[in-house]
Amino acid sequence: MFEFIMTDVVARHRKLNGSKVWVTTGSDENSLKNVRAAEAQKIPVGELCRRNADLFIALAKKVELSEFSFIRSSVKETHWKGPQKIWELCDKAGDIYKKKYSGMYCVACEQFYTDSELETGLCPVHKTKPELIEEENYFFRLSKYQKRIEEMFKNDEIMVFPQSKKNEMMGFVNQGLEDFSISRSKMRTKGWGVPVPGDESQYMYVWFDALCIYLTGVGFQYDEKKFKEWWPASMHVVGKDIIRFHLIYWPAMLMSAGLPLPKSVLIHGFITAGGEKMSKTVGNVVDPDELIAKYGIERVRYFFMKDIPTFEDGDYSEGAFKACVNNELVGNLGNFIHRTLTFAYTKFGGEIKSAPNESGISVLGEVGRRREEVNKLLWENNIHEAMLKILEIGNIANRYFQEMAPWELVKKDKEECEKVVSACLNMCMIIGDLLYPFVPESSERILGFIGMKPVPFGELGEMRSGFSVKEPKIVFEKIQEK
RNA sequence: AGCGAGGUAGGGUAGCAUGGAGUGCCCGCCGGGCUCAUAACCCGGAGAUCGGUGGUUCAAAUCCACCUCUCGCUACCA
Repeated sequence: MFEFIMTDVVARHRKLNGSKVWVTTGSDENSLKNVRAAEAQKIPVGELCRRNADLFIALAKKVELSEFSFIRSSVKETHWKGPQKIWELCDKAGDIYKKKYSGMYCVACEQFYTDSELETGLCPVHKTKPELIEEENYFFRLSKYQKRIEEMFKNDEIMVFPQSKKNEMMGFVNQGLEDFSISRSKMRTKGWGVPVPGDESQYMYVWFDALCIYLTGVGFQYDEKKFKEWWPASMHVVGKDIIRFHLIYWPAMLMSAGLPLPKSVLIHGFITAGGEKMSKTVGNVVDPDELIAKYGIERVRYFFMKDIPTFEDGDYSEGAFKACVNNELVGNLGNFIHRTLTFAYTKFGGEIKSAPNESGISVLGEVGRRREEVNKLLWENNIHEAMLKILEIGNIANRYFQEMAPWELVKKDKEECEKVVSACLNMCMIIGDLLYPFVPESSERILGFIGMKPVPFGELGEMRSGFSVKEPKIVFEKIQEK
């Protein structure tokens, strides 16, 4: 879910600023894990995958992913032609060959283990002695791309956010790239997965076909016109656990197939719950559906973008969630907006004609600088920092309101007071606008009170005079203790 | 073990490249103010041997060395 929100924030920001945006996502369903899970639940694999995918799609919709395509890799009709074509292209480039693979195989786990994974020569799960099994698989000539991948990193052909992950991968590359197996025997996969073209006995390695979701998601092999329009992707959003696939295997595959590389990869960390890794055994798994049902998507979006560092692990706890929403979203931003709008509405009947005075111009200058920083941070995909910057604006705005004390001023000098309120309304407008990628609904509501809509950065202008405020309602509600 | 990142008030962080009074931010805590606002907002305060030791320097969170602890990566698991 975190990834969905993050992607959506980026997507909305880009779209608002004039880019065409198409989001594609999917589920790689061809793994052995699914086969086993389905066996355990005694239902067909296809059924299990369909159920999971439905949950995912429903969640994505709740998170308000703007427009997206969802590819399920086990669905032949919309996906298989993609990876099979890539396979053929790689094969034509001479990068696929057959090789015997032998390894220690645990029958109970149904998987191979490397020496380092084995504990004193025994399977770490079953504590039994694994068998030495030999199997003939197809391999991808990754070693051939050693130089090209090094170059790719050096020249930033794919921008990596954050940089530190790029360094990590470069370290990996420097150890020397080895060819990797890209198929499994039919026996091992139990016939689940994408068949290798021209060899019935072999099925594709999950990642080989899963990565192709990025391609088929924009029409590759199914709608070439669409594909031309959307590929190469400007960004992939992935978790830190799978960067090797995205930053090494995937580019190499694309190079081999003669397709352009994606332009950037955004890597995020994991969410822990109450300081611990989420796991079913500990029982601290946070169900995103429940969270959204309980608190609403806007709050959830706000929390994850504000409290979780974009590129690192972050923690969720109910306490932190409430504090974050009540003290900042409500107390800082919500309060400022509400006190301003209410004041303008009750004291001036909503009609504010004056321009801000000098104090207002000065404070708007401060706000304006931060507004530019927010925009810059968003282009750098630094969502978390951008959100913090918006809160800073909220602070400035509240302080200004406090120091100017318009509630006093209105009794003494109404004209001067109107100028102050005008400055405050300008700040409401800026905050409302900046908030759009993060909490789109609320943003639209805020701007709606002053008869506006979210606009691209730069179109807002430096300052406005003349606002007509409708009767305001609370935008961000507090979470009440039950 | 190798490579990489990091250890800054109770918690979370910024600062480090180009050394200059422990400087900043968020949450929490304490005190005060305000009453337009959702018990919201504003101001002030307490709280830190900047992981440890040694070195360079007039001066080190910042540079160097060593130590210590934490966390990632080390491919055919996805």
